[in-house]
Amino acid sequence: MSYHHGDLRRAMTAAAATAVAERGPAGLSLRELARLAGVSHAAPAHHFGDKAGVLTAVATEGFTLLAEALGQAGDDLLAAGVAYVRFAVGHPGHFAVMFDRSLLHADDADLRAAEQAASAALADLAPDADGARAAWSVAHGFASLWLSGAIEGPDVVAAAEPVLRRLVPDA
Amino acid sequence: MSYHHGDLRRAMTAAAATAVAERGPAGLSLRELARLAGVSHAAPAHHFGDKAGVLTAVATEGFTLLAEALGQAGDDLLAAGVAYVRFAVGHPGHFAVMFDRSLLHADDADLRAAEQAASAALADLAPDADGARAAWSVAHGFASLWLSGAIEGPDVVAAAEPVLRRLVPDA
DNA sequence: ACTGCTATCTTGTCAATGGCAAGATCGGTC
DNA sequence: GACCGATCTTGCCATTGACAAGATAGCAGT
Repeated sequence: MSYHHGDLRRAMTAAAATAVAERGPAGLSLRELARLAGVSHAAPAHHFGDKAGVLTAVATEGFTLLAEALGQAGDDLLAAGVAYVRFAVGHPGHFAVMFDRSLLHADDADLRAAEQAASAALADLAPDADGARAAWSVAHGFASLWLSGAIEGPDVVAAAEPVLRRLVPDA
Repeated sequence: MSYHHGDLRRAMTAAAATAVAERGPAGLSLRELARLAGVSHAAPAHHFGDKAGVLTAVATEGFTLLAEALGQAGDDLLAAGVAYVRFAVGHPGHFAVMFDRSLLHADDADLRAAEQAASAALADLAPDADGARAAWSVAHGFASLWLSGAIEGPDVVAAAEPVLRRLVPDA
C-alpha cells in the first residue's frame, strides 16, 4: 500500500454507508472510518471537510441510485413504488441519511443535483402533482416504517404490494 | 432554587425535544441540557441512564401524544391522517426520534407500551390490516417528506389533504 | 533529469462530549 | 432525632470532531 490510498473517497463512502446501516448516523465515527481504511484520523476531513460532508456524499450517492432504480421501473406506478421500497431496504445506510437535513450540507451542489434527478424521475410517474406526491408518500412511508421495525413480515415486497396497490388501484 | 430541582425529568425531556427539533438527534448534548436546566453535567444520567435513555423518554412521550391525537380524530380515516401529520409537524422533535431504533432503548417497557397504544389507535381506524398499513404509510410518508423539506407549501394540512384523500377516496 | 506544484495524507493538538465512580445533600420515614 | 433512599455534584477518563502545520507522492513543464 502506497502513501496514497488511491480510492479513499469511494472506500470511505462505502464504509460510511455500511456503518450507518448498522449503527445509525450517530454511530458513525470519522476516526473509525479512517482506521478501517488504514489511513490516519485526519484523512477523511481532507476529502469531505467534516462529518456532514461524508454523509452528504452518501446521500448524493443514494439519490443517484434511487433515480436509476426509478428509471428502470419505467412508467408503471406500482413497479416504481416497489422499486422505491426495494431501494430503501437494500440501501438502508443511504436511505437513513438522504432525508435528514440536520445531518447534511443541504446546499451542496452535487447533492442538489442528485436530489433533483430523483425528484424528476418521481414526477414523471404521475400526470398530476398530487398523484406523484401520494405515490411518493406511500412508498416512502412504508419503507420508513418497515426499516424502523414498525411493519414486519417475511418478505418486504409481498408486504408492500397490497399497500401500494391501495393507492394505485388501476395498476 | 434548592439542591433538588424537583421536576428535572420533565424539564429535560421538554428541552431535549426542542433541541432535537432544532438541530436533530445528533446535535443533542446531555451536558447542554444540564446547563439549560442549571444542573450539573451528570444529572441527566441519573434520571435517564444515558443519551439513548433521554431520547427513549422523548419517544415515549411522542407515542402517547400521538395516540391521544389519533383517539380524538374518531374513526374518520381522513381526519386521523390529518391528525397524524399535524402531530408530526407540531412535535418535530418527538417525531424525529420515535421511529429511529438506533437512537432508542427499543426494549424499554414504557416505550413499548406507548408504541402499542398508538399502534392500537391506528389499527382501530381500518377494518383490514392492509388498509391500516396503507393509511399509516401515506400519513407517515407525507409527514416525513414534509419535515425533510422534500414537499413544500404554504400550509401543511392543505397540502396533505389531497394526498391523503387518494387513499381514502370515500371520505 | 531536474524543478516546482498540487493533491493527498500524517502528526500533533484542543475543546467538547458521554459515561462512570465516589461523594455530598436533601426529603421523608420510623 | 437518626436513618435511608433518591437526587444531584465533583472529578475523572477515553473518544471524538475539527483545525493547523508538515511530510510525501505523483505529475507537468522545461
